[in-house]
Amino acid sequence: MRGQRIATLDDVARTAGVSRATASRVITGQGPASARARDRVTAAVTKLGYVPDAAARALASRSGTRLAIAVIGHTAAILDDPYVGRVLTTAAHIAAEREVGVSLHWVPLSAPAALAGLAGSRGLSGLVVVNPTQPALETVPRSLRGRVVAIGVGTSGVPSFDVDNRSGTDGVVRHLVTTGRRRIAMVTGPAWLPCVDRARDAYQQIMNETGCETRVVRGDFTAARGAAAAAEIMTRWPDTDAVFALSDLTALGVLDGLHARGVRVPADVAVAGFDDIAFACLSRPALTTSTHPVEEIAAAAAKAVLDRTGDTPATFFPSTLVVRESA
Amino acid sequence: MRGQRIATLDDVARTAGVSRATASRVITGQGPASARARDRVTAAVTKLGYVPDAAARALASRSGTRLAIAVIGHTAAILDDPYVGRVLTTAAHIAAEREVGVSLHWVPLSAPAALAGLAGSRGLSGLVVVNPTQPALETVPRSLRGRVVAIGVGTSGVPSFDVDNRSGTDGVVRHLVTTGRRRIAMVTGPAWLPCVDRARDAYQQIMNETGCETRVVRGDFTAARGAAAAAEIMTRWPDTDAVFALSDLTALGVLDGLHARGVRVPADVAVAGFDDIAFACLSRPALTTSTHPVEEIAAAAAKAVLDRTGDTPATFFPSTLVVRESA
DNA sequence: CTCACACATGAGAGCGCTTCCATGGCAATA
DNA sequence: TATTGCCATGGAAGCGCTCTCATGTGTGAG
Repeated sequence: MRGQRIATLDDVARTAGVSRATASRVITGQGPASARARDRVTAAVTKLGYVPDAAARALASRSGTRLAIAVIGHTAAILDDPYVGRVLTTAAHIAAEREVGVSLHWVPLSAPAALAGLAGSRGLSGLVVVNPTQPALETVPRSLRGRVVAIGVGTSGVPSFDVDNRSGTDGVVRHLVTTGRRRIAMVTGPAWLPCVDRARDAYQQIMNETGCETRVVRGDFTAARGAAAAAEIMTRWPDTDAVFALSDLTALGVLDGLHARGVRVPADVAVAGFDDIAFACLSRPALTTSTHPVEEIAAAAAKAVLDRTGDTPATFFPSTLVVRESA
Repeated sequence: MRGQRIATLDDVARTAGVSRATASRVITGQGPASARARDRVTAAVTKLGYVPDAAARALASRSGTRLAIAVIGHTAAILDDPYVGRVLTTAAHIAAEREVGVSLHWVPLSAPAALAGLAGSRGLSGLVVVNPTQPALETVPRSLRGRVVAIGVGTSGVPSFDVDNRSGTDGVVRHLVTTGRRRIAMVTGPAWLPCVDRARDAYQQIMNETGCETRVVRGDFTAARGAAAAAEIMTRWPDTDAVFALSDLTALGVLDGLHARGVRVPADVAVAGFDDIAFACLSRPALTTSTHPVEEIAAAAAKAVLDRTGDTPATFFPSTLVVRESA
């Protein structure tokens, strides 16, 4: 600010010698305006450096101007995940078509009420919640739920879109079994994410079917945890011949941890991830994983909330196995 | 919406049987209120599912409630860059200390005026521009510049914070020279980024000093371009013995492209990157690069804009060499 | 020359909220 | 009992904008 007053529409109107209504008409391009008025107003705008205030505009026009993406998580580091970038990128395109902007917000697990604050903003034309939790969603009053959709399943009350974790896990683990692995360990994800349970169930079911022991280690979707998990697994179950991590980032960490212990991949131990992030094909060995139609999911979510498409309780998208070198 | 009207402060006040002023006092916690009023208002809030509208609040209180990060780029894919995630994460923490939220926005190179729209929003308590360009910055009227800082150098008009690209490049390239490389190629970044020129200058200067030929290929900071650049370089200058990429993502792509051609790294060709992203130490061979104090930079920028710290034209942060396996 | 009909314009209400200010009520003091 | 002072409260004025509606101006047809 520096003492500088920000120019308002009033200032523009006064400078141009027209009414506020006329100035507004010229600036928004809505409604009639004479050439003379148009000239005077645009001149005043550039002279004063006028920029309309989005908040006031949204307030007055009773219509949002932004699509918000809220990522729920226990640490802001969640935003480092390339997954979020892909969601945001896609949403930005969908939103741009409808002439609205996008914004990204982080809602700490410890302050779920922030979500309600977002949902209640009239400046928003919609809210997409990534990795929703039931407590967070429940801070949002029912009357506002119509403005919200979720990416990630396991919560009720709003339409949700997610990859089919169950069949995705199934595909990866069966691939490991098919290629002769039997002592398969799994590195899961954060306990508070419902999709993690679904994936672990799928893994356990296959292990039961094939009469194999389950070896589950809790992960948190980070690479660092993956390296630690690798060490933990090889210590507890030295004969492990495959590791499935529910996140590529973690799988990459596992690769690193295994490498550090002199374990060869895939000769000694096969490693598979989940997500197919960009780096998956860049690692050495290239990571076998399951690819997610993140862009499709994000597009569906963005469209659903922007167009207020009826109530679709939960939509699942297929995840497909990508076999590379690590398994 | 679904026909549901969103509850307003008026509704709350009416339900609680108090005036709007009292309701506001209770909800914000500012100003006196009797226990009875407090109870009635909070009851009404939960009953109606009332959530204050941030936009209206910002408008009325004449104070922002959000720190916005705007990333300039030719494609929204810029947001995929882990760099942005780190900036956002750091900013989120700084902002949280001051009880403001953060939001991330993408400003296309083709629509620079979007930046002015952000700068003019009264709902914001500050704006951090990542990868600023002069045209974009110039859409922001002078009176609004006090609310803006930049991460990335080469533009004037607002305080800027950046890594010292020049000395960073210097460190990496000299390391290549020291380890006996002489036919060093460089993969640069997008032409519109001023910092790219600075880095290229530093590279060229060293090449001149050591009497080496310069081999420059244009990059765009993506991995895909890195792979293509590797092919291009090895075709045009088959005797190349080192490649320096001005982005780790690109360097990883170079690694991939080289691997595809059967070139051994670092035996045949050394590869060095720039940024030290998380994956740099996960690649095989692990990437030699230059680490950036991104968190420090982002924190400085966020603090500067939030606290309106005087005019610091341009602040540079040191980038330091990290030697791993690839060079 | 008069009438009707566009078109351009301004006054003003209102979006949901905060905040200043004046008022009313009460307990403590004289 | 009369007075002081404070706390709780409501009225009302805005914040910057959009948009409806009534008014004014100019054109062409009759």
